[in-house]
Amino acid sequence: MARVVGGRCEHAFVTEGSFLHADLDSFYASVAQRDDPALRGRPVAVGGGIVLAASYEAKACGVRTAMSGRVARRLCPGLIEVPPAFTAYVEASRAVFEVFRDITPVVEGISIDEAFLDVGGLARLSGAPSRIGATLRRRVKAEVGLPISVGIASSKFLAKVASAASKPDGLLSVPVGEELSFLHPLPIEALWGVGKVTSARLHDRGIATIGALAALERDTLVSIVGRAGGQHLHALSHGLDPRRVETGHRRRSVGAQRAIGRGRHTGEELDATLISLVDKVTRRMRSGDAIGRTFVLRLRFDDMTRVTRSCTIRRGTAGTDAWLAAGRALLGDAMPMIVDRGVTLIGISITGLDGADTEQLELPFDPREPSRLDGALDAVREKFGSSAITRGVLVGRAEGFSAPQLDAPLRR
DNA sequence: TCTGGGGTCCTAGGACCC
DNA sequence: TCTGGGGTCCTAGGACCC
Repeated sequence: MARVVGGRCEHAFVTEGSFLHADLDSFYASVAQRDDPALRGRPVAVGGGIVLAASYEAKACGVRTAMSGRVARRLCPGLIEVPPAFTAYVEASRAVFEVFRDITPVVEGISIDEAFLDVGGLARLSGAPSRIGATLRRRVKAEVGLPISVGIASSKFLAKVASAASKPDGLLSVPVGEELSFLHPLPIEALWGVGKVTSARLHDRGIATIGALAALERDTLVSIVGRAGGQHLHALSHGLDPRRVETGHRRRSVGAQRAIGRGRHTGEELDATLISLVDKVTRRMRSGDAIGRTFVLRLRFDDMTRVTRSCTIRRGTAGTDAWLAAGRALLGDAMPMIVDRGVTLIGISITGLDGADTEQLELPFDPREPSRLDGALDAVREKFGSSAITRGVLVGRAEGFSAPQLDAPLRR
């Protein structure tokens, strides 16, 4: 099933990109088929009320992710529905990432089922990128029992497009120099960042392919989709994507939500839901050694409209009580809306995440007496090591002093 | 048909400070 | 008394992704 653009990648004179994008095929459904032979070759949908993942047999009848179960059953009469098994997914993902990291340490996980690998510099050790990709696919199949698609190109974005184009269970390498002839015939929806709204806006102007989009002036594109989006799409459509494969990402927010159905909900029910959400999220923060500064309450109403309400505190925390108090205050303020419009979903997220150690030490110094900073700095070094010095600024700011006052002495 | 749960990033306006 | 311009932070909403 492996395919190579132009069929020439095995030739030494064709240069390959060093970015590899690996993406497990229909991940949840594949795990279900792996673990239950009776499901193999049959249309399978994983999910409860809605489809979380569909096997290729189910996709063939039009079943798609996020579709309601009722619609899926109508489209695919022989559909077998199985409940999700998250423990098995986490375990399978861990095993697959182990294979990735055995191939190269430069792995950037994007989600539970996909990652970027930088395989540049491995030529002498492991061969050309497409050969490394073939090895990766073979190993994931043999060691974890799952099909995985691989795209190889000279940038992250193109590697991702290539892996999508190779599905199912394929490998596609876009040779250096052939990027635009590969990219330009594709529909604009293949661009990262073109969803429903942007797609409709562009189609309104007769733009359907990436080539047509690339022919637009950048300013024209900016006027259609906004500044950041326009610049981003303009660059991608010309094959420009300078991002590197980054290891060691830090999460920016952590959240949880719960759909609570239509109909009346008492204040006690809403409060109980809030408590369990706050408990779940703050637990995860503490186990990840993180603290946060901003609480966001999300509500969805009977008519599917949504609002968010947020508040920010001065000192980060992962404490259940503090965040529960914040959540209750926001929920209280929103009660008139809830009564009026009927709430169907409550979600929370805590953002502004930082490492927990930033809240651990209070420095008893007065910026009007800079000489006393030395003792404070020694205390910081002793507790966290010298690399923590710049974070002392945050503590100073939390105490109400402006950052520049503390910035200079702390950097000395 | 009736819509889950977990995230990221961008925009715009207002408050506040210098 | 009336006024400019720049920067940061916070809030709210929205698009998008898996």
